[in-house]
Amino acid sequence: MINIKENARLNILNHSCAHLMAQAIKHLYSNAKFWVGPVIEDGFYYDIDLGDEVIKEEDLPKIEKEMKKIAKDGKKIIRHELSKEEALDMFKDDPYKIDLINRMDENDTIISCYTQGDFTDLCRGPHVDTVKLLKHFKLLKISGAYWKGDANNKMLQRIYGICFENEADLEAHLQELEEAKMRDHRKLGKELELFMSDDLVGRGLPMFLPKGYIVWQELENYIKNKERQLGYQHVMTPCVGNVELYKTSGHWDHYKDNMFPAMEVDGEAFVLRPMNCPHHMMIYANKLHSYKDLPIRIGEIAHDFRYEASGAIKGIERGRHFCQNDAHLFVTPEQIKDEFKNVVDLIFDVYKDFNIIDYRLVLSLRDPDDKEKYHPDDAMWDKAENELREVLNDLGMEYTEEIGEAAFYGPKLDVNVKPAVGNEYTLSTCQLDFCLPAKFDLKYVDSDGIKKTPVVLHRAILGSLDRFMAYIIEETKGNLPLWLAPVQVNIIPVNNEYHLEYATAIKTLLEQNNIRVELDDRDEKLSYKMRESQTKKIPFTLILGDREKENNEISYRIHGSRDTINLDRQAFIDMLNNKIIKKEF
RNA sequence: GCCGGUUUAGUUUAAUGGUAAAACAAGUCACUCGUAAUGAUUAGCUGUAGGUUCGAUUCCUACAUCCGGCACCA
Repeated sequence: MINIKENARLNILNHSCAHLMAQAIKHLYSNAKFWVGPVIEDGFYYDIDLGDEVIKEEDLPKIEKEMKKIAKDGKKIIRHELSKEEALDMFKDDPYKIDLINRMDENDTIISCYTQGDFTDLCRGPHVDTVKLLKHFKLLKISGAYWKGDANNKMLQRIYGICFENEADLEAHLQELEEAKMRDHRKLGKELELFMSDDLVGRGLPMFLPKGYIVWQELENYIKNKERQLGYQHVMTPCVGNVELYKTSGHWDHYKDNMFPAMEVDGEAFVLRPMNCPHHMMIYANKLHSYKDLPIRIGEIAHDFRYEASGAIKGIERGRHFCQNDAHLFVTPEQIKDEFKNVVDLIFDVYKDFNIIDYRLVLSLRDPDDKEKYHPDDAMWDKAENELREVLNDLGMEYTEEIGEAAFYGPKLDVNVKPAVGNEYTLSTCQLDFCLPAKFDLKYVDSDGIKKTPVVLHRAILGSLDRFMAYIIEETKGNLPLWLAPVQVNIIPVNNEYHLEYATAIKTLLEQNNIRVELDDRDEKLSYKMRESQTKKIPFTLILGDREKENNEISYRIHGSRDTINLDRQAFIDMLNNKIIKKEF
């Protein structure tokens, strides 16, 4: 998908279109006051204060019509420059613009405006020369948006739109949006019977159906095997913990609002856990460790519960219950760099298996001007941040640094991806923690015999299995690779009377080879079963009739293909196993 | 949580201020079939609670759900 913001021509076009939209809205809603109207990756928006009036989705065509009218009239877009005083005078009735002018840099003595016909807006520009060039646009959606992005502020109305140089590009873009909706994991999850949810169970509490749980289990086995090979030890800990545990960890103070409320039992308070760190800290503390034991890697596929804001819940991408592919790595300060590198290596080893290539690495660092916000060990921060950088640089990875985005307890690396619909989210993460081990008074005995505090790395490779599954469903459009497919082979006997026996024999043979197979022996036409096999996105469909029975072979069709292939049974099984082992997509 | 929209059968969708329709799915019957939908037939629905009305699935209110954003994601 094209990035409007990074395409110079489209950027200007869309920015001008935002002004055109504002002008049209001013014509139709005379009370409208405008905040900002920037260009974004997929178009533009404008934040508007309409007082008591409300623009609804059904009003968008009306606004588009007015925009077309203004564009057709073809007024020039003229830039003029004002002093700050002149600008303040010009916009004296508009508190939003006054706010913007006052926020400008001290050195910005000249303020520019753009005028098109009866409409003038404060703007740096640049813009196209005339509104006549704005022809191929569409207003896409409308929503509320807090003024200055702060939930304590008033909510403005935001209208999103997009503009292209020609109609074909616009149509293509709208088509892409439609296609993205088709691969939304919520839609595919329902169609392919992977998961469900129900009001009676509760909001944000999806349930995995038999087919979805097969995928889930494959993911679990996959990552546990990887981790085992890398020296991880897996544990199992309860989903509930005493509130005191979270007071010790500090989560009670920092994270309480995102937790389900505590429940009282026998005079003590318990919570559903939102994360597993405290439990794993206790496991480390269960015995005294030598420096020779470190790094100690404690992993768990752990059920967690977070009281997510209702508006944040989205299928299995973000629910109030989820399963983390969590691990805590206990290391000496000297081991931070190597262990961080191990985690990064693991992330990209896994991504290779899942064919994940479209991601963004974000290294979150502390804000050096705001040091009180963070764990106080200055030297530790500097050293660790540099080491994380070095690892990424040594690996030749592209990443962006976000200053001030680190957690108070340490810097972190996030790997972010984009879903079919909605905002970017974090898939994998590795976070350093200088605080938690001390809170639990964790120690190891160093070579000099002195007890020292380890550093912890929190890391999640698949993130949450639920979210990872959502991502894979969308990326594959529901055509899961063979090793993940809930049903790998569907067998259709040509005739139930004559071929069922042979079909059953083949089914048994495949099952003996650990292939997930279904036999469709319903009284339906072959073409009917064939169609269903395709709509269910089953990777391999076998057709077994006289020919196959006589030659002791099988005929199969690969999902999405119209060709039938004949093969010896064993050759077919070998081929499947080979694909499964190689995790072929 | 906030702004706006949404809610009709298992699913996808239609319709109406006079009591709800179709397709697919499900059940039954017939067809025994060679690569994307065989035919007949049966059963099943207006999110919840109020209000307006002679009468509400339709209008109104509240709540809930889901959707698009915003905010959130130590």
